[in-house]
Formats: sequence, structure tokens, C-alpha cells
Amino acid sequence: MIGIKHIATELGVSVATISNALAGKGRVSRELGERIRRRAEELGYRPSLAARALKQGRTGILGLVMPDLTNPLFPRIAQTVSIAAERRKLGVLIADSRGSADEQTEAVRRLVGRGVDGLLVVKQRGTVLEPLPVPVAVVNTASDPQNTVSADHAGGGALVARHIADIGHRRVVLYGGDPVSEVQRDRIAGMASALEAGIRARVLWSTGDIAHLLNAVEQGATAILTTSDLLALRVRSALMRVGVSVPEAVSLTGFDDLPLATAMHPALTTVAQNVEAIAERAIESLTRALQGEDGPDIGRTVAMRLVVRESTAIPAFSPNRRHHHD
Amino acid sequence: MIGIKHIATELGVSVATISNALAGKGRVSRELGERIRRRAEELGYRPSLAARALKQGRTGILGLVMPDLTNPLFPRIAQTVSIAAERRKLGVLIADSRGSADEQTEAVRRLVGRGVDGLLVVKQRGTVLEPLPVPVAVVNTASDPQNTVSADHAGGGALVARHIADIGHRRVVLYGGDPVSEVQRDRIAGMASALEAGIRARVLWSTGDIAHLLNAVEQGATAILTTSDLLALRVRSALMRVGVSVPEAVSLTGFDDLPLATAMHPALTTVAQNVEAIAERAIESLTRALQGEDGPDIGRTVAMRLVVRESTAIPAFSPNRRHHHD
DNA sequence: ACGCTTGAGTTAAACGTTTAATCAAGTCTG
DNA sequence: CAGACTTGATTAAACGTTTAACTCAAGCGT
Repeated sequence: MIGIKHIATELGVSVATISNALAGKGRVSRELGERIRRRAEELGYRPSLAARALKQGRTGILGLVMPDLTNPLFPRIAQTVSIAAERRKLGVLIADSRGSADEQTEAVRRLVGRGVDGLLVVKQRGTVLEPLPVPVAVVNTASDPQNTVSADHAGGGALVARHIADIGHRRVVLYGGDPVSEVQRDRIAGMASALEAGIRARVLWSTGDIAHLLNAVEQGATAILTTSDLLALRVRSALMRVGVSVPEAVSLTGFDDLPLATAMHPALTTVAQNVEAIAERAIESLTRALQGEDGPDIGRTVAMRLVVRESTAIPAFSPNRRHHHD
Repeated sequence: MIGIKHIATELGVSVATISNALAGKGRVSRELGERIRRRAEELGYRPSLAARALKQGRTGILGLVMPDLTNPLFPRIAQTVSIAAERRKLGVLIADSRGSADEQTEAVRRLVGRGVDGLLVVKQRGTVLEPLPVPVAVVNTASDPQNTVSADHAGGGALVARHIADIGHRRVVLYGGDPVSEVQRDRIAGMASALEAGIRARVLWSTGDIAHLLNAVEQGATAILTTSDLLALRVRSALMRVGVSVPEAVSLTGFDDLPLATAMHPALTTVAQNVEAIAERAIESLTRALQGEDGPDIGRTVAMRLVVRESTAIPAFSPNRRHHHD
């Protein structure tokens, strides 16, 4: 490997001058500076990040902690984070917390132990982050006190609920994945809050028996609002099995706008999370903190966007019964 | 931060002894060794990876390059890799190549520039990797000469094709995503090779018009074999739109066994990739190379597994289909 | 002619480890 | 009991940068 020293002896100057020229910092004449940079380029000089890290106490690496790397949103987050980081010449080290709170703490420790300069953590349901020696940006949900930035899950829920109410539904069921998740709870809460009096909303969770859901439909619910696209696809399948058509008999909505939303039939009405904006802001907040410009931009929330597709429609006339489509 | 030096002065010994005791390397008396380790533990000593990296020339970090981080398999790969790496006390730095071959080269360079000890690259369709100063494990497909380990895509194709043939289909269409992808081509080729003479197979690509596909069905094809679950879901939707039922009228298969495979209706027959085994082996090969035990275990392939669900069935008798001898 | 500033570089220390070389005792060996 | 190992620990160099402090010469105003 070719280092600063090599260039220095080759050009007959001191290493400090090379360092200065390359960093554009100290006093180096225009001419010599040029010459140094040119030669470094020619030699394909790549600074030793390890040495730099040792000296400056910063590694130029960010840690990304996800509750579970198999999370369907992980790819988009990882992508945006990695691109945003790269633009700032930072690396991204990933760590999985495998769904457990303890593992999350462990993951964070490992990353800190590796000397990351900052941490971006997509937080586990309801866990608390211990104080850390590096800046942290937390992505979760607005109702989380430690949150730095997140989608407006409640707002998104309200958005889709309002849409359903607007087109005339009066009996709906809100179908959540797992009540221990803050995000899921917020989405459900948002939906509930947006439904005016006069609308009957029943909350069910997928941790229970799906028969309850079918029951509710039989008893006259005309819309099912789920907290995730995958859940919606499951519901869609269950409905199909008992011959309930979507959206003719019941309207169905998802959450997150995953790729499958457009692939299913009918294409799913859902609410999209601007993952890119969120990740971008998180990184932004992080890099600001790194540079000491500790702006208190905590608690920002990013609006969600309603995407109306084919799975929602004006409710049919008669109160719902099981019917087979013609 | 508390370093080796701190412990040394505190215990009145030299730093070298501390280092030796902690690494279990040099000559240190049993008793003193214990004392040092205990004290280090108490003080919460964490070695500076930067310093170590500088001295040893190894960072303890692996690079993971994916063709596109939004790839649906990325989460599982990332998860397995990160866990396997962690077990070996290695970190994982991710980089996205955004689907472009040039970006892939760039991503690799960046990671190497960051001093990763080894590289795990899930290769872009048909790109060639330049020679690198660090060990590399390539995951792609067996037909790629640079491949280190991969799923047996062709074998998987054969598996699903044989299943379709076994249950009696005689006219099928093989539906691929994009012919520039080596993986997709291998899957299609595997399917084709497993179909005995007497079976009419037509190959179509999703880059073309989907009408061709519906056409083929109208002309008597009773099964559609796709190269991806998402593609299968798309086909399923298209069929539904024109009133063709699955599996009664036509059987449908996917590839990869994504979460959506069980969520759709009918549950999708597909072929599962043992991503975990692949990632594990790749890391294994990589770490072996790191330790100099350069075993030529190149070209290993991991079998795929057929998962029969509800989307495939014995073909129904259909009046507009020609009869033939078995 | 004098001290002052300024521009252009150099020197040398420091970052926190690892590791080869060295050393001081004590223990064998014959 | 002298030399030869052995054991336990120390010294000091090295890894490749960054950076504060310093030198040296030239230009400048008074």
C-alpha cells in the first residue's frame, strides 16, 4: 500500500505538507499543492481510514440498527441511508436485533464498540435506549418520546379512515397486526380518531382468530382497514375463500404501499410512507449532531400519502351478506 | 475513553503485558493475567478497533454488495450475513450498486477503500468483477464462472417443471422477468430442460406484452411457470381480471417463496431458495480465505426446495384443448 | 535598520495497539 | 557451579495520519 510518506519522499517534502495539501488545510503554495495532488492521484493514493480514525477519533461510519432486518421496509431504509451516507462520505454498518429488546441493546453496544460516529436506530416496540456516547437518531413513531423523525402513522390512519368514511361506509373494522407495536397502535388510533360519530368501528388484531373478522363482515361491516399491506393480502385471501368480493362486497385497505400492493388484484388502496424522506432526515439530523450544530429538530414527523387504488369502493346498497359475484 | 495504557499504569505494569494478557498471547503469569482481565472488565475496557486495524492491517469488517438493496431477498441475506459475521466478530458494511454495473464497480471500490477485509458480492447480471486486493465471495448462479456459491436455479426450475409435468400438464408457458438476468435465464433453462418431449413449452418475458401470455392461455396452455413470486402475483391478477381461475383453469408457480406466497389466494406453489445456507457458506468461504486456508471451494451450489401449495393442480379437461397421447 | 507580519514549510508528538527484541531472574543439567 | 534453558515481564518501534508549534525568509511600515 502506498502512503503519504511515499509521496513525501518522492517529492522531497515533508509528510505534513502532503497531508495539508490533500486536506486543503495548512499553508501550502498553490503550485506545490497542485503538484502533490496530481502525484497522489497518479499513484492511486488512498488514505488509511484506520490511521485517520485513530488520530481523529472518528471512524466515518454510521451504524444502522433495525428491529428485524426481514422487516419489509428495511430494504428501502437501508438503500436511502446508504446512499445518503455515501454522499457524506460515510460508511454504514448494519446490525440486526432479531426482534428482541435485549438483542437491540447488544446490537447498539457492538456498533458503538466498533467506533461508529453515530447511530440510526429504527426502534423496537416500546424499548428504551440507554444513553450513548454518540449521537443517535431514532425512527419509530411520533408517539415515542425518544423519536427523532418518523412517518405520521396516526395521520396516515386518519387519512385512510377519512377516505373510507367519505365514500360512504358506516360500519368498518380496523384490523391490526400486533398490539404490542407502537406503530401499529398509532395507526389504529389514527383511524379511530378520524371516524366521526355515527360510524361503527370495531378493532381486531391478527393475533386473534381470523374468524372474528369474517364474523364482523357477516354482521354488516363494509370495509376492513388493515395496518399493513401483507395483512391486507391475507385478509383478501380469507375473504376470497368464503366468496366475499373486494371491493364490491367489502372495501379493503393496507398500509405502507409495498410492491405487492400494485401486484394484487384488486390493486390495493393503501397509504404510503415516505421512507426516503424519513431516512434522509434522520441522517441529516445525525450529521448535524456530528458537526456539533446541535439543532433541536427533534420530533419531526413526515406526512403519509393516501394511495387510492381499486380495493376501495362505495359500499353496496344492502347491508352486507355473503354473496357470490355474478 | 479508557485504554490499555490506563490499565497499565493503574496496575503498575507495562502496556505490552496488558496487551498480551488480554490477547492471551505472550508470556504472562496465570495470576497477573487474571488480575488484568478482571480489572479490564471492571473498567469496561473496549479496545480501539481503529488502533488495532492500523497496526494489524485488518479492520475486521466485511463488505456486502447487493445489486439492489430493494431486492426482496436482501433482508434475508443481510440478516444471515450479519449474524454469521457477528459470530466471527466481524462487522458488515453495506453498499448499494443501484442496479447499474458501473455503480457496482464503484461500490466495490468504496468498500475496499474503507479497508474491508473481504467482500461478499451478490452479483449484477452478467457483470465482471475486477481483480481485488481482498478475498471475494460471489453469489449469483452456478453458470457464472466467478460464482462462489449460489442456489441451484436451474435445478429449482427443473423441480417445479417436473412437478407440473407429473401432475399431467402438457402445454405450459415459462414466464421470465428479464432475459438479461443470468439467474432468470438459468431458471427458465432449468424448467425447459426438465420438460420431456411431448410437452409444449413456450417462453415469454415480462418485458414483453402481457397479452401474449393471456393469448397462450386461451390457446390451451394449462400452466404458467414464472421465475418470481411477485411475477406470479401479477399474472394471478391479470388472470383474475379476465376471469381465469387458478388453479382450476390454469396452474401457476412462482420462485423464491417470498412472504407473499402464503398470503395470496390460492397459496402459491413455488420453489424456495435456502438463502441462509447460501449466505452462511459464502461467509464461510470468505473467512477461510481470510485465514489463508485458501481451499478452492468455488462453484458450490445449494439445492432448492419445491413447495407445493394450492396454486397448482391436475389440469381440468377443457374442450378447446387438443388431445394427445401420453 | 528595526521589529512585525505573513507566507511556506518543517519538526515532532500523538492517537492506541501489537510485537519483536531484550532483559532479569530463577531452574536445570551435567 | 558454569553455562543453557525457561519464565515473566519490559522496552521500544511501528502502523499511517493529523496538527500544534516552530523555523525561516521575505516584505513592510516607520
